[in-house]
Amino acid sequence: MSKEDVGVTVSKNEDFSEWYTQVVLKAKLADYAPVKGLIVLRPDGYSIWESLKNTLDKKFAKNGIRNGFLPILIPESLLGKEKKHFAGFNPEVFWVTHSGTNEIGDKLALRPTSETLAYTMYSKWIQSWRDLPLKINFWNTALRAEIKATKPFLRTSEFLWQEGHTVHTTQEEAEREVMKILEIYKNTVQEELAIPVTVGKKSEKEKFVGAVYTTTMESIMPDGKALQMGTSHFLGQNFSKPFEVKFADKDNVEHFTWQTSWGVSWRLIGAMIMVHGDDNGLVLPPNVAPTQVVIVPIYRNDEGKKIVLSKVEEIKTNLESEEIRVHVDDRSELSPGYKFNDWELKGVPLRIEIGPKDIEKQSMVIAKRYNREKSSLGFDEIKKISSILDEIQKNMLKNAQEKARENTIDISDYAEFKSKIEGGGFFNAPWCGKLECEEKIKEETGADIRVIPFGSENSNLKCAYCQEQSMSIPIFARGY
RNA sequence: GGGAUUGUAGUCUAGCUUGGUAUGAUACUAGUCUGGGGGACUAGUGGUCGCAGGUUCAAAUCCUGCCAAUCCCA
Repeated sequence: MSKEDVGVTVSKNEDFSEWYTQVVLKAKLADYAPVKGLIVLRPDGYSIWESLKNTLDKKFAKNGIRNGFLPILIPESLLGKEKKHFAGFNPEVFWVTHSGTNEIGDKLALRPTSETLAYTMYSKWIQSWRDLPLKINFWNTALRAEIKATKPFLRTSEFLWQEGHTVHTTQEEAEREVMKILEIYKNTVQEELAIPVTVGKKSEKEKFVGAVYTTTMESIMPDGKALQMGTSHFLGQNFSKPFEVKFADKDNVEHFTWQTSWGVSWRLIGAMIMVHGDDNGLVLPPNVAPTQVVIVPIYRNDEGKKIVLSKVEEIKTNLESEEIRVHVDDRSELSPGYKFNDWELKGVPLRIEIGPKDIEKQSMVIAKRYNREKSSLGFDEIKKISSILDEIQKNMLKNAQEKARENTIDISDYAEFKSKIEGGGFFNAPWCGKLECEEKIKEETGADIRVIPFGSENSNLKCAYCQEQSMSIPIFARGY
């Protein structure tokens, strides 16, 4: 392997797909498992997931949601209870057909999602209005067979996610819950991962199979494709009826409940890699970085080493006392230059270099990963590191927002739409609301309706396809 | 769903056409010198050539099937 091969060998602009795969593997976030479509999450990758999990758990708890755990196997008879839902998932379900050598009569699905199982349980647990609302979240994995074109984090046959399932006495309360969750998702993604999202509804065609409607948050990736970042569904009574999730109200009349379900997956990690990474590798937002600050000590001899290392230890202790995640790279066999490149590949937000020159000047060199700027910081200014990290976090979001704006195009003319779609991007195109136009556009441009943003209702324009009166201005894009 | 390409040490790779027991680099281990943007030298370790069959005196190489990966187009 040549020196260049240690790092990422292709440019993000020239070969985006290859670049992405190399970053995932070389930054050691994940590796391929021996089975098609499955990956192994390595500690740095899992740490990012844990960070998201912690943030979401706190917000869920504040909203009265508690965690539970569901088994992975669902009998076919249960999965088939809501017919549209089953038809939607069936092509990608893995089945367990045998226990040892015995064939299983009612074969078992490896959960593609847990609505059917959760609601079977819910119907047992809920009898009275006093049992509601019931709000449980499950951290688990889901399995959906991907026949082709798998990609770490973005499309894998098994993925880590959380699925929340709530039950309410009224439609209004359930719909409020749907929106509350979407808001939590949006804030988490923007504040933690520094990725801007657009929220709104999915079209009838693109909604979750079995839902009354689906709300979603979508982001634009640097290659111009859209990525679904998370969804929150209003299920109405579509599941409560077949699964008999009922309650007796205060007047002792039995009603079907109103339900929601919602989820985000490790796909968010994929989005973060794509949005922030560069030709030198991964770039992590400080909030989710397993290591926020790495210190590289530099010395020429044993005496210098002693002086430098004692200063480094002092700084490390100092930073740790402020809850900053810091690592000292004291590997003696590697040169400083190698370490710089290594930590940049891994995306550590801030690097501190301390050598004999710095000791003399009573200052250290700090290098920001996201813009690769180097500057000097006095030893007495160590308290500033925390605010520097905050500033990095904010600037990363700002930069991403700018790029997203540049890639968003208002469309009034269909010819313009067709000519620009090859370059990718989010296309704000007025739409009459008819499935026919949606399908035609998909057929002719490859773009589908990613999201109908809240507040985009508009009847003063003409449908980009059929020229009839518009209903809304959805975002059309080619998706992942 | 359609197409193209690939699999040899932790990693990258030569060898394959024309069958004869695997090349080089890097990484790893030990040591010496080094150290502010991917260091140098010396000596070592590391391989069921993706898996399973077949052909053959002999298979990384030829044949068949399978598994896995990458990219492009629906």
